[in-house]
Amino acid sequence: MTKSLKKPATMSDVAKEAGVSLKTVSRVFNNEKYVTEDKKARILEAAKTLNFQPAVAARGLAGGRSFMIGLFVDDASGDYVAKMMRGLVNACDATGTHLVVEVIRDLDDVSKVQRAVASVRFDGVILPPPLCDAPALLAFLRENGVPVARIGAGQALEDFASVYIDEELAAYKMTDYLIAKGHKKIGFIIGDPEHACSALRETGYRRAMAAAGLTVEDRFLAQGYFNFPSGRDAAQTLMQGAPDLTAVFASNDEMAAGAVDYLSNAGVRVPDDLSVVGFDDDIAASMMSPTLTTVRQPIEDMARQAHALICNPGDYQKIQHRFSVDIVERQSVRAV
Amino acid sequence: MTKSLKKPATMSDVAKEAGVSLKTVSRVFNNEKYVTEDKKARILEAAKTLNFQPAVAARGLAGGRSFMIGLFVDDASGDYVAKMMRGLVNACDATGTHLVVEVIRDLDDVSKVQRAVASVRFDGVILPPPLCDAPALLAFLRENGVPVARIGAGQALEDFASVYIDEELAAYKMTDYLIAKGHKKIGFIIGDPEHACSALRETGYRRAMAAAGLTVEDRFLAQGYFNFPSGRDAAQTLMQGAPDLTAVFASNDEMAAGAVDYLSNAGVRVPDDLSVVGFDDDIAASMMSPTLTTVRQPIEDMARQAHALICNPGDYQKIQHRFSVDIVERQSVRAV
DNA sequence: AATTTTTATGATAGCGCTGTCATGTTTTTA
DNA sequence: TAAAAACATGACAGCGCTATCATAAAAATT
Repeated sequence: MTKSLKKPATMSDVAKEAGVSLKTVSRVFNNEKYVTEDKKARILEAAKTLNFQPAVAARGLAGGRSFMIGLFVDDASGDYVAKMMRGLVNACDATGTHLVVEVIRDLDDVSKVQRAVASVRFDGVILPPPLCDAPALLAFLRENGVPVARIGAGQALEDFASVYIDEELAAYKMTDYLIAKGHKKIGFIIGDPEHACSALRETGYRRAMAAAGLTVEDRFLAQGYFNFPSGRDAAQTLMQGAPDLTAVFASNDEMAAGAVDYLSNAGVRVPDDLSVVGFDDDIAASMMSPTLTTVRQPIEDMARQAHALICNPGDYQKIQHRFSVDIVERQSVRAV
Repeated sequence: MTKSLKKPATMSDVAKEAGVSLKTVSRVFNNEKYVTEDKKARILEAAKTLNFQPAVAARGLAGGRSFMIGLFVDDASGDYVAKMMRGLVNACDATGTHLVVEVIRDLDDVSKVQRAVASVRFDGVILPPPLCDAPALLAFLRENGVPVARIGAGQALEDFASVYIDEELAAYKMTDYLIAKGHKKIGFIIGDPEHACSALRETGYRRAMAAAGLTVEDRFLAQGYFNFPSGRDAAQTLMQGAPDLTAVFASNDEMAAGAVDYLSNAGVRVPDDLSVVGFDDDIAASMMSPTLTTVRQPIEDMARQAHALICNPGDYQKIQHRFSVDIVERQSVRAV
């Protein structure tokens, strides 16, 4: 009793069944023109009865495309990646492509990328932060002519497709929101320096403060690394050096959650004693207590768009897509 | 200035470079025997200078394997999937295979699975809950001879490889842990009925209660769906019907987080007034306040093992791997 | 020393498709 | 009405590998 693979139907099987040539079947599955409607219908029906589906391996060999989209991440965890993946899988579904996940931990070592690219021959690769800003990686992909779509990159690059938000403006707006609520002494938790957006968000904060005539003292700032523990530590630093703050802007939600955690344990009530806001609208933002006021970027949509940019490479002018963001008001801010 | 794909080297290029036949190069890359060491060395060196990497598409067409492992999930979010993915990507890396993520939302509709399987020809697919217990899906994969590894399945099936934990025993132990802490009236939040483990965990809870001579009244139980809001709702139900509980066992961490959220807002202190425990050791468990005592299963290891089961199909006796769990003690339980 | 077995290598035929070209047939335009 | 253009189809080569077979040398066995 061997567990034998029931061998799938091939295009010639379909061709035979429909009484046409192999090539005509191929035409149908590639949406080429010059196939009459009745033949097309017969072929589609034959394909259905035979449960036929073209084999990507064969298509990849013969044609140019692999039907594989690479998603390169430095870490597969986190809500950001999860949301992106939802958008991507969705888009892949709609286009008959497939999502291949590769983890690239070392941003300077292209050898893994080289291996993956050479063996899979991706139709394109998606690069979220921080990979989208890794020079070595980008250089390699450029040299090898691999179509790239960057998501959430910190710096614009003319020759790569990119979907992004105006990080600086978003941070500016959030800071402004706090100012509008009457806050004057606003702290800021800086993000991971490895992520290009960290500096942009900080700049947005600083600019908003300056525009409102508010001073940013050094003690208003604390360094974090986009994760929970670093948010906790940063909050402690802030509370020690600047107990007079009335609000803290953590540049992502995980750090905000860490900060709130520290504050609760330290007896500082949020938002009564101190307002806290974040960035990203991470799932944690709506699960914490109080729920977190934050900046939402449409990651799923951005991911879908990134996929589209790879699959239909457009004009050089049209490969940069800016998305707009919203401030999601929840419970962590109090007007003063 | 055309962005021309620098065409990757082929096996014949390597063969020429190393002065051997194509087939000998192939042998080296497939770890076949009968290649002398010096030739092997020359070939490997040639491959390195040419940056050669065999194309999976060609290998897939010619040989039997696609070098693609399918990860079928019903939803790509959540910490469970993220952890699994880490283990899988890791294992793929080590074996030269690639992880393809497919989202299957409808557990009864195999059409999407059929399309994916027919077009990619996965070397095997990994099925986490709840897909690992979906009869239609399993039947289809069985018929088509697709190697399967189930992760965290609720019911044993002899003809499918499986990695799992003893859900019932784990829940039993956790309940027993609470009993050992002096709790007698222990509530339970049931998980999503679509997941087979939900019933098992409930049984474990009931058995432990019975074994300790404790009664489980109906009002001790509330239905949840493995997510945050349902945990919140369930806690409310519990507090209304059974305010005399001293502990609540939520059958996963997200629900536990929801429960704690509700409780805090309702003025019930955790763990002072009520102890709460969860299941899974989700990332939320260490980010909430208080941190959550929970059950940890080694998902990453399980995923790696699942991958191994697919890549080296063993004896029929050896395809079931049980993993053991630990109780992670944190801050959400008080002895009474 | 003669035979078998093991080791080492390569030639050749596809795997299941798509690209290119050849060959008609119809429609449009001059 | 003839020439050109658009439409429709199929034959055939070949993408970059692996499987199968053939071949020959070296090692192990009679």
